[in-house]
Amino acid sequence: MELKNLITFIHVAELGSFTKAADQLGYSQSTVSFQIKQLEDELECLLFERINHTICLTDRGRELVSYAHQVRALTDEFKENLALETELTGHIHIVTPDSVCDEMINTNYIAFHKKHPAISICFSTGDSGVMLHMLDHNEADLIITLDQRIYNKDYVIAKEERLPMHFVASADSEFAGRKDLSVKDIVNQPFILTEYGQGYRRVFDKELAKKSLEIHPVLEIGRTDVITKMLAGSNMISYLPDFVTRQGVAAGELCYLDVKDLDIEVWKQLIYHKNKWLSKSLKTFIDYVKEKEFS
Amino acid sequence: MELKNLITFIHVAELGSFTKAADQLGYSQSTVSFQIKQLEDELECLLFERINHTICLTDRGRELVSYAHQVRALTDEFKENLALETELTGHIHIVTPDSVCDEMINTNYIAFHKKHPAISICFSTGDSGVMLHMLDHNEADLIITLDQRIYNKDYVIAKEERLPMHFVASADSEFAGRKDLSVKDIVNQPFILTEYGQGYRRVFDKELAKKSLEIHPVLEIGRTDVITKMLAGSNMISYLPDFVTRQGVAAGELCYLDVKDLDIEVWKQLIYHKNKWLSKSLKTFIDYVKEKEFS
DNA sequence: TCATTACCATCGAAAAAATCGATGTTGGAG
DNA sequence: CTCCAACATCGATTTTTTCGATGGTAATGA
Repeated sequence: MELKNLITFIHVAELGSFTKAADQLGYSQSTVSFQIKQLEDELECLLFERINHTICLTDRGRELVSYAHQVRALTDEFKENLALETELTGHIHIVTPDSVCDEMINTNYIAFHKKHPAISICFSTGDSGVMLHMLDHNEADLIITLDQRIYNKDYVIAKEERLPMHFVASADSEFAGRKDLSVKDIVNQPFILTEYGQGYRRVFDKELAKKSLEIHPVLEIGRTDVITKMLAGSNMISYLPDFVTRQGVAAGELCYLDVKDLDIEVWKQLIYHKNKWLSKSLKTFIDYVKEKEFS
Repeated sequence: MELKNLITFIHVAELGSFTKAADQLGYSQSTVSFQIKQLEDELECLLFERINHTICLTDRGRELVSYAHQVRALTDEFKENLALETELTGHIHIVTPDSVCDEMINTNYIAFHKKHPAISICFSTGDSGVMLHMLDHNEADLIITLDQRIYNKDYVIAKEERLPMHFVASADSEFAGRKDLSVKDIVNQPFILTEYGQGYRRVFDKELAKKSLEIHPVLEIGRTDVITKMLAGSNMISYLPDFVTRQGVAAGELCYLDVKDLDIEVWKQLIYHKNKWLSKSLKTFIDYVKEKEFS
């Protein structure tokens, strides 16, 4: 029982004529005859009585009319809903490093939620390896990496920017304000860093290795808010992207160390899989993040 | 958006696999791919995300699942109803001569209605010409004729029987009990007959014409109950089928005249058009009438 | 590391189905 | 009595559906 035949049937029933229905639908009359016959064969009952050259719905036919209308109404309704897509709904799963998650929730998510209350968002955190794996397995809709600049033909980079990285210490650190500091001068200081899995941490270690240096942090923790809190007033040092520390630095509690001989390329990238279906909700969210989160 | 594709879609969505759905449905995997693609093309949206070799419903896909289930439920429901046809419903239009209608309503219809209260029946009356015309134009489902024996390849004679016809008079008529009466002896008596259009009346007139006789009734009326009432105690004569007068004869109010030289073939026939769709209700009614009404 | 398996997409060929136009039939209208 | 309006039917054509083969990719297991 195909929809096409039901539509034809509706027209025939309304017009009371195969010929007229054929005209209206752009079929030939024989096609309409055939389609009705198909329905009759499938349902094993007569839908129209043909006596002389007028047709007349049978009882079964009348039942089918009401049923066919219901089916058509359902179809129309569904297509309309698709076309309208009036309300933005759905679920979005975004995975980011701890620090970015923090920032996003505090500064962006609340406003976004106010604007689109029907979109439910799941934030989770992971290191670059986990995030890329999730992307490959369609377990995440969207990720934000803080890592080397990633390029892969399977991914779409929705937005990217290079993150300035700084050695950060307490404002009253002995290294504060010193010019021409070298990495070697500070590498043995007590360091707090994110754990090794974190993208930029790995890049950092690799770059040091190139200089035959090695670092032994006293604390490794993903929560960069904890790191910045611990830096203030202590003799510890960290190596962090600009945006993480900006607040503390501005308040005069922290300072950037002026280390000239280490320049690491760390990129913040908003990535989704090229096969990802971008629902309107997801598009909206991506646009929002592109505009608000980055800069 | 054809039903076939929706069914396939439901299977794919449930099994989470094109291949498994293909196996279950007896299609090849490429066919399932094609069918889903057809749906996606028609709805202009992606229904499944294909990332690596797993598929995952999109939001639109999820909407379609619920819709597809509704459509399938409707279809199943309709087919089930057809199969069950649990209650006999519908309308039946039967046309008969006045006398038969009278008899049917009094003796049969009430019982039939009690047995099948959901079947609504419309009785109407007409002479043979009108009835046959209605049959040809599908304005009547069923007719009962009292006429010459009708045969026509377009009609189905559900049941027929020859009706004994009698000249009927009051029990105290001067002709009562007389043997070897001839038509000529009574043709000039005051006659009450049904109107000319009635089948057996026309046959009667024709047969008389063959004998060069002519009749001039004093009253013509289709209501045979009126005729029998008027006969009793009067000097009038009528010519009627057996069943119409039986009660009066049995009660001793009327008598049959023993006219030997007129023997008219009048048949009672239950007829429907050969193209008529016999709904279960109509079949039931025909069976009922065949069993109860005749004999 | 390397074959193997399990997926889905795609392509061309084959099979099936839908559609059309022509023709047949019938009853009614002119 | 002829023509017209209707629907059925038939054969041919076009379109659609289906299949099998092939290809790529990722996970699995040896």
